[in-house]
Amino acid sequence: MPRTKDDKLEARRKREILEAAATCFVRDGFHAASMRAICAEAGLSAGAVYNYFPSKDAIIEGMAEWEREDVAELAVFMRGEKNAMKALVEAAWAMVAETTVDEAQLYVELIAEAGRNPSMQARFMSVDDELRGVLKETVERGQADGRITKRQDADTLTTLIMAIVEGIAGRIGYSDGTNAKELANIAADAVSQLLQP
Amino acid sequence: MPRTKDDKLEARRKREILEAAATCFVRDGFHAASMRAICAEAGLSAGAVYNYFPSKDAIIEGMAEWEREDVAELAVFMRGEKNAMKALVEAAWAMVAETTVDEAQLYVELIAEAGRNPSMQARFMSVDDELRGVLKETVERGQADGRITKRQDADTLTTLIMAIVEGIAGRIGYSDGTNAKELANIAADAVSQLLQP
DNA sequence: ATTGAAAAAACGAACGTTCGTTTTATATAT
DNA sequence: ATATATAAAACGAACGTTCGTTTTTTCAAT
Repeated sequence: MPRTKDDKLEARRKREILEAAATCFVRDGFHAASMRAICAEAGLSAGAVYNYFPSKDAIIEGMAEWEREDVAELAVFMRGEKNAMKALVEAAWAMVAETTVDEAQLYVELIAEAGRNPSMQARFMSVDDELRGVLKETVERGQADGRITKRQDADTLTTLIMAIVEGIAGRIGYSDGTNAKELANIAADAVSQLLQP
Repeated sequence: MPRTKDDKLEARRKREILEAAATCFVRDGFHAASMRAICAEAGLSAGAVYNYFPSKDAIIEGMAEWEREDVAELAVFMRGEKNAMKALVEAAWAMVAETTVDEAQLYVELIAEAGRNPSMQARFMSVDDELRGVLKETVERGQADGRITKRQDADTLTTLIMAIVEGIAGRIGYSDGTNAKELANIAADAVSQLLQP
């Protein structure tokens, strides 16, 4: 009788392939990384990856979904913290501090790809909007209970927070990687100061 | 008699090739853009382009030097403006407002490449340090005459300014491009507020 | 317990294409 | 006549992908 399909194995393999691909993409970039290199990194033969992903582009798109999980995690934390100001400052700190050199590199690669691939752009914007929604919701909460300034509207403040975090976290990609904590402090201080009533 | 070498023509051709390459790089990225496409965009054949640049990498590196000219221009403006606070706020505004979608896209591409190509990283860091130097010099001038806060040291404030400008300008690359001025105002306001004594 | 048909998974050679680059031929200006 | 700039063709290498084959795993029937 036939062998049954193993969903557990398939999910594990997919994750393994994505992780191998991430390693290659960080090292070589999306387009310079070859499928052979990804297969080798995943410990598979040349064509095996095509049993799990229909194309190289599909692997790249699969990668973009990782960000979404991080945003969902952040949302839980933000909603759990009563003090909106504290939540935002700590979130800004964590987003910078928890960024590794590899993640920053991969993120830059994603943004570059999003700029020219409409399908990727849609995916990226959707995650970006999700993050913006979580932050804005918290900013408005803080403005309502007086913990956060009303000098600027919630949209502007949210844009600022995201820009600062992205701007500072982005530097991790081409710094020596030892000063992530220090950069996190700078980001947190700036956010705190800009949100002060 | 031999045909004499025309330096003017050579310089013009090089610029034309770089501009054609920029168009292709924005559209496809550094590695997905082919030499054939660049040649076609420049209206030249393969052999012609190789008379001006020895390799594709040389074209990419030639591109990185464009940023340096912008920094040099900025330095002149910053040193000409007596009021350090005003100089920094206006510089932040201009750096965001003058960023086009294409430039933002190319910049992201450059950063991605710098993250993995040591030669490009050196070039990029050198330009980045130059910009940082110009800004820091102005921050210190402002701190000396009391126009700029001394809550944080000049290095921290400079990092912040750069992060805000890059973070906000970076968004132009994947926004619809209509709101550059609006984003410039946000950046300028934030810088102004953070530098206030 | 052992067997064997059958599905799943992995292999790895080979495909056509495109890559960056080099070589060869031609036109032009001196 | 000769040096040069360009065009056009050609190069080997590497690309993403396909596909026929082999290996592994499964489970009903023995």
